Amino acid sequence: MLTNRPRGTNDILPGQVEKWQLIEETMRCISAEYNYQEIRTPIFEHTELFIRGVGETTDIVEKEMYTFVDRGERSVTLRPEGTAPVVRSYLENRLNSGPQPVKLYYTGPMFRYDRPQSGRYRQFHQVGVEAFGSHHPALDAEVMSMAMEFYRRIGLVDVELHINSVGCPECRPQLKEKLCEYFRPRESDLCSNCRQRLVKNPLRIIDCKNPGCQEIAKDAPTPLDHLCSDCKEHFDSVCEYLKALGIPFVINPRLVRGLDYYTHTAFEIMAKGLGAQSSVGGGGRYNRLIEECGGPSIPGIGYALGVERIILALEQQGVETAPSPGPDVFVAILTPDLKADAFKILSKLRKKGISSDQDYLGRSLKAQMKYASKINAKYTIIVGNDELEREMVILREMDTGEQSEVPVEDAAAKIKERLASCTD
RNA sequence: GUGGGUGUAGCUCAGAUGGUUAGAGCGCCAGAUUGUGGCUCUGGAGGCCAUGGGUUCGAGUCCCAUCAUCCACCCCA
Repeated sequence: MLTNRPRGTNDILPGQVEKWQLIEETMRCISAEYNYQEIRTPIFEHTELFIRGVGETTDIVEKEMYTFVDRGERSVTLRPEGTAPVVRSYLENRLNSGPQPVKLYYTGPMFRYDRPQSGRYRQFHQVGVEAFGSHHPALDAEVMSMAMEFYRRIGLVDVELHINSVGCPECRPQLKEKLCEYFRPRESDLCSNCRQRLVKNPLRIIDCKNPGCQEIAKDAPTPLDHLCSDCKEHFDSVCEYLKALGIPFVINPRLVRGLDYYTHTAFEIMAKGLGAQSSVGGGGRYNRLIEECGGPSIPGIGYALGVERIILALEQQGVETAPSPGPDVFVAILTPDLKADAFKILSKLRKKGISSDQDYLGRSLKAQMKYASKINAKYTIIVGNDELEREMVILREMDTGEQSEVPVEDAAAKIKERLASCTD
């Protein structure tokens, strides 16, 4: 127990963490280019926020939340997704009273009490954006193009952007009615899940993965066929912008996302070779959410990309990230009495910005050399009694084995010089 | 929440039909005479065989339970 991580969580170790850093850096970089600013919200929120925000009938709220009561008898929940907290923060901090739109990005852990499997964990990580305050379809296109640009830059190929429109409060009631009309006569052939959906959220039936339900739903009405004129215009316009930007996409009229707050645009990005959990990101427009959370009627749109799944997909595709390099210099000593002198040299190197290390196990010179080689040190400085008396040390290049005596004073400068020349 | 697979050294795995002190490769540490790594050789450390019950004269091996892990369903990232 003591040495086991909690179920569905992961340690990200050296060797793996470089991929995470690359993803986070890329997010920062792209966000700057698209003019999104970072926001950091708490990792837990009042439970009520997610119930209201994500929707009472969603799987997330019904069975996946990490909820507990704190010492003050408040019910709090580890955030299962990023949108509701950002909306809360936007309202609480009155960001709606500044210039609009407000464009924000975030990275961080999310928590869902699911049964773990490939690409699915109880603590997982997302990078995402939210943009508030504009209805403009160009913003939908911007958000999607940003997500696609992210995959491109990270080196992930074979990703497909699926888009759909799930309508708005104007046209959705009619659609729901049509769906009920269509499905009710065949209710007994639907899976038990879908029979419940018929009452709670008929829209989701057309997205059911059950083969039986798929067969029945084949000819069911889709949102796309029943959009009101505003929704239709918006959707067409989004498609136009995507085409103008040269972003390939497929219209998937059956795409219905599991979060209740989406209106108009919904999208999902799939990667090949990922097994069952093939979605590496998704998002959509949520024009009612802010109001639902107690704010004014302000539209929003956003996406979230799954870091673990992106890494899985990258590995699947054989994309390699550079491993973290070893230190520039290892300072070895011939005899233990030279430790203090060597330590001084080491300290000077570090102050000059040269990454360096030394032995902490009292090893022989031979063992120190072996260690230096294993940790991939580029150079070794060997401190010997004879040389030190003449204020000299040996500088050895590990790749070639070439070595020469250099004055202690010049060691740092010499190393800097050589490091600079070999990176060109 | 449901179903299936798997749990032996830090890692990858051997350990027929139950039978003495549980093995290999890699990794780790040390050595191979004078103050120098990568190759080679030698030695060493490291296992309550996931945990708890049972069957048996005897269990790493058979049975049950628990836990963990992997995969799939549901759903999502």
